[in-house]
Amino acid sequence: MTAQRRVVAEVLDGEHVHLTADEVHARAVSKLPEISRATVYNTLGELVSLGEVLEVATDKRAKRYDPNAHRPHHHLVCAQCGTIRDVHPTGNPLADLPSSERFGFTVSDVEVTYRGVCPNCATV
Amino acid sequence: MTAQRRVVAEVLDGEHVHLTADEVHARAVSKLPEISRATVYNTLGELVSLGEVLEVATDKRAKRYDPNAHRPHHHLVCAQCGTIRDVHPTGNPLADLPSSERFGFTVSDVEVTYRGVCPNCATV
DNA sequence: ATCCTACATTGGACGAAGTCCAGGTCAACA
DNA sequence: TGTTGACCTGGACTTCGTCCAATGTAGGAT
Repeated sequence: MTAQRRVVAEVLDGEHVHLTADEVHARAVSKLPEISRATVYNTLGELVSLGEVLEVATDKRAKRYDPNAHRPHHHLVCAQCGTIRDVHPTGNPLADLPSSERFGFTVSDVEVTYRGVCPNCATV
Repeated sequence: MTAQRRVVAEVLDGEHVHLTADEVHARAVSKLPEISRATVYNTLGELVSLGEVLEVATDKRAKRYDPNAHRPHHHLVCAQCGTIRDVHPTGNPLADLPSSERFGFTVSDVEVTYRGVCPNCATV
């Protein structure tokens, strides 16, 4: 555990946190000015392989990193401003996929993304 | 309707078709050698705004384009080779999101991505 | 049939996001 | 102290996508 990794882990902390790699880097720099982009990418990659952090690809641009990996959840995204909230729907989408629709796949995971307009953008 | 647009539309035809923009371009070139990347991107963008084609962001790399836009469906992705199948789960995930979990959003759409290993990769 | 005009297309430059690599630094341990 | 190995750095590079000025063309007007 080095200073760089600690800083990245600190930046990624809390609920409803979904930063891009560049945002993580920007915040890390403000705590540890000489940290490099490559290190941030490496550390994020390691956190993802360790299962500590999730990669989220809700928008088509940059990947986002979600530290709330241990509590299963899905995402609600504002189509206008891109805000992301963690949500916990009822029901189990895995059970909704009959084996006739599995094409022989071993299905291990589901990711649900709700899209809509957030209250803030709705009033504009 | 120009020759270029017709070619792009022809390339994007069928079920379980999920090409990247570059793949669309490559196939379009084989039918119309002088077609440019910019035109393919423009045409894809127009098809998406017209609602004829869906953008899919299942993998973190390039966007993919799904011509099967009129029949609502979700996706099953192989974590190893990236193969994508269209699937039609039972149930309605929109109904599974209680209003207490909507944070004031006006939710209009859901996208479900199942992940697993396809039969082909499983035998390797 | 010809001309005009608006729109489509082209190709290349540009930008954003991410990866890779060679070299430097640091901590631990013998 | 010297060696070792892991880590970090900065910059070059790749990939995917967008933008733009110049050119071509489809299809209505004459």
